[in-house]
Amino acid sequence: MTSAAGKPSNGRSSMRLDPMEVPKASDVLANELRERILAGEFPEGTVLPPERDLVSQTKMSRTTVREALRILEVQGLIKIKAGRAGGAFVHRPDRESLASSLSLLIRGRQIRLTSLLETREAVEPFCAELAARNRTDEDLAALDDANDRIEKEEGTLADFLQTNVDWHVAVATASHNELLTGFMMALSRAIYAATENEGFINADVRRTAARAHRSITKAIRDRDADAAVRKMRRHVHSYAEAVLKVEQREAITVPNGD
Amino acid sequence: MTSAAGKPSNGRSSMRLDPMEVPKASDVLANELRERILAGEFPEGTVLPPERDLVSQTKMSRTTVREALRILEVQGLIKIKAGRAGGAFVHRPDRESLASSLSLLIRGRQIRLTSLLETREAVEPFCAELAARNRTDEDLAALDDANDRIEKEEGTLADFLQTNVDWHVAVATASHNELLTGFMMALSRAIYAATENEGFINADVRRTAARAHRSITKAIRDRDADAAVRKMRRHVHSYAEAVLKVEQREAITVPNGD
DNA sequence: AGGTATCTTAGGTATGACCAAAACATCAGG
DNA sequence: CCTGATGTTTTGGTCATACCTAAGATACCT
Repeated sequence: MTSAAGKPSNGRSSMRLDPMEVPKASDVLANELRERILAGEFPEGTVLPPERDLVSQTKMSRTTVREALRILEVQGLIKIKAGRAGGAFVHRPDRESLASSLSLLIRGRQIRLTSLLETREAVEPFCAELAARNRTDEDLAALDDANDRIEKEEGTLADFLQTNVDWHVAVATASHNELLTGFMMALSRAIYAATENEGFINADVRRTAARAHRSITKAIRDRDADAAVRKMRRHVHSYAEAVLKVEQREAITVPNGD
Repeated sequence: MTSAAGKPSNGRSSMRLDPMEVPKASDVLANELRERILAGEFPEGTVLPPERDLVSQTKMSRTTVREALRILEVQGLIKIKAGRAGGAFVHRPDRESLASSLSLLIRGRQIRLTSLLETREAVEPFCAELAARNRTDEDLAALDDANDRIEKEEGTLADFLQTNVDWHVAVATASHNELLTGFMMALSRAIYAATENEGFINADVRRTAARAHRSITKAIRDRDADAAVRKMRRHVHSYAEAVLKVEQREAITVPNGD
């Protein structure tokens, strides 16, 4: 392979050029628009020029312009609406896009539930700590609300799981760290989805969870960061262990395939 | 607003229809393909049918098919190559997509460096704990390598930061939890970018970091999970504090415009 | 055999036409 | 004057076709 850079033996110029990137036109446009949006040139809610205007401005074809816009839409930077007052509305990326990206990673990589729970064990106690420090009264109200709802034992499994997620997200929100909140929302949703078909959630589990939530909520209310961390750690850890047990049990059971 | 559901008083049928969603054709296709890919119908590396085939199969226009493919590409599910042996290559989403999505969130929401560091304080000690438990010899080798490189004090700021990131990512990798690793890679990269222009990284900071890394690496080597957590917590916390101090100092200093 | 021109397959871009959604303008009837 | 039905206009969504470009495959010529 030493001849890779050999210069031509004929009379041609031996000028060397690195392999050049020929980006696609739509990517170029998308990058340009993305930078401008992120730079704040278009405040949230404003609309980009109509496609046909972009066409005449950029001298690109409408196909290309549309592809660029589609890219930005997938990335959560704009939302496109049809109709007269429609257009490409600038929209700062929210946790939604992070969550969906995470969801893809999880499904695509077949990440196991135990990994999700492990990750939650890393993130959530810290959330609780910050929440105890930074919570506002509204945060508390959200927590209490979720607590109230979760203690109504009627309700389907889906109801329980949703309320459960609500509470956990409320804790994250109370931390007033947007990034951490984003992680937790994405994680919670994924755990929800992965737990949906697990059979280990009985009335007992629900009661235990409700009790733990109350207790942690109290710590957050009292701004007792230490207690919040400790209790949250125990809560998520015991939950993880419960799941693990079921998984192991099911690993022994012969899977009733379909 | 009570008249919203009023039935027509003329002879027309009063059949009620809920507001219907009219998804875009390209989204429909994209969803379909995404599900199939995630379901494993196309193993990694295989190529989807050529665009023109998809057109004839789906009876959609090429524009639509291409938009759908573009969506999947942005989501990291396929990689499109031009040329004869080209096509849409199936590609399981990796941490890359998560990282870029996170990066958008951070830039778009103007998430501050302190939030990033806070989040790291949540995630990384746990990484260290898992690493101490699950590390293999290759993991150790990677850590040692990063350590060696970071101790060569020559090198630009960028070199230092990159090596720093390498080490932290190596710790995450050693945890053998793909999700956690993904988080840390994304986070590290963001912190790198946000730190690049900060002036507080001097030789002293570098030495301190190198020492801490060595020490934590030893704990991981010895499979001493407790020590790994403790030391990592201290390390990232003190780093965060150092940054905070600089930020506060600079908040007092009059910003030198532009 | 070795290099070069050409073929062929696939994606990338450009046009132009037309469809569909949604706000807005208009006008008839109570 | 209000109401409601009916265009009208703006803007995105889709389609069809043609042509350009990348790049592996192949034949061909020396």
